[in-house]
Amino acid sequence: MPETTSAPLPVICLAGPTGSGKTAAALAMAAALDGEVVNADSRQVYVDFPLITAQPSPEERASCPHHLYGFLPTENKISAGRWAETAVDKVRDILARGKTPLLVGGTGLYFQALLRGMAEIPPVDPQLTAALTTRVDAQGAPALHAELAQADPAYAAKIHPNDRQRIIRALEVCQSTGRPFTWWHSNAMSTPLCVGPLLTLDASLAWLEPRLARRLDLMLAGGALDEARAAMRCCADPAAPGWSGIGCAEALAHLQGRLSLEDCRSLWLRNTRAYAKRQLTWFRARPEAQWLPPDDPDAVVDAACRFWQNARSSYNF
RNA sequence: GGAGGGGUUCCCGAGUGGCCAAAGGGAACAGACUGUAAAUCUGUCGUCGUAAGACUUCGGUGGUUCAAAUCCACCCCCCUCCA
Repeated sequence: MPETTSAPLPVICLAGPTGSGKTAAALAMAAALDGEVVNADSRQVYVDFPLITAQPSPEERASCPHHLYGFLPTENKISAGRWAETAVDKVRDILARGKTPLLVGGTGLYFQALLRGMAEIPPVDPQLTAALTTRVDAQGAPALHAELAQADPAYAAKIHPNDRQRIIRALEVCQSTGRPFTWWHSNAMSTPLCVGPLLTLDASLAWLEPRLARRLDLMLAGGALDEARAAMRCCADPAAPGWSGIGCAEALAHLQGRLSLEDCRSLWLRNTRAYAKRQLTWFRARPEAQWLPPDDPDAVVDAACRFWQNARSSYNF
């Protein structure tokens, strides 16, 4: 079991809903603090979808070093825990070079994994996961939820009988470790891997809407459909992890003639908006989030500098 | 002009006399979230009210009935086919 005993590394985190201007603000911070950007977005890791997942453009990436963008093949899965381990390695390197690590992305759980740590649960045999998944499909989630109520009553009470994903995870942990899922939560938490502010761009949906529409049109004009077509040649399984990004399925549906371009666009936009809303819900529930205006890179730079100056003296690196 | 089909709550769409403020889905709003998180899942969803409940809805008007989204008449609009 990987044991992280070293002190948490100082970082600056920049979060916010999709389309809120994180990339621009990140570049401003990088310039002001001699920083390097580390991706904290679960979809921007995929090589085959640079445009659809709105990864920073080559020009943007050229202005300072960027890490963990577009490195994973579509058929591969990454987890919050694995991402966090890789990200800390990057952070360590960046600090060693005397640069400022800037974690930028929209995946709330990833920030949590980094800033709060995760339960150190031994890896689960994928066969077990697969078996449980088959059973959920056959018997329905509530049946397995009932089983979970035996194995881990506390956790079962916390989640809904229909929440298949969480039921499977909890059950696989109980079965493979012989301890309740919640036992790990309360007895095996890792220490935080990093410390730093969670700067969060406060973009309302009303503010976001026209921007998301414009961004989507740019993606479409920039070859998003071609990107999906090409991705299909690399990985033809639409159920593969990389295909779960918003826009991927919509683009594919149009390419396969199941959706007109117009319907593809409006569905894509709607799903993007819904996603932004979910992100907002997540970040709103974080007491540590420091909310900043979405269209004001200077404010972000200010907040970042303030933290970083303190960090320099107190962490003494 | 003739024959047929249809107009339902923001949208799609069930509902053919009472159990209907009206199935289901979508959207919207709110929320949960510890290794798939751009995922997974929940609640609300005509109006007023904490609630009990009251009130207003199913193209329009009028009627039948104890009771109508559902039956009848006329009218308006849409679609298909024949001329």
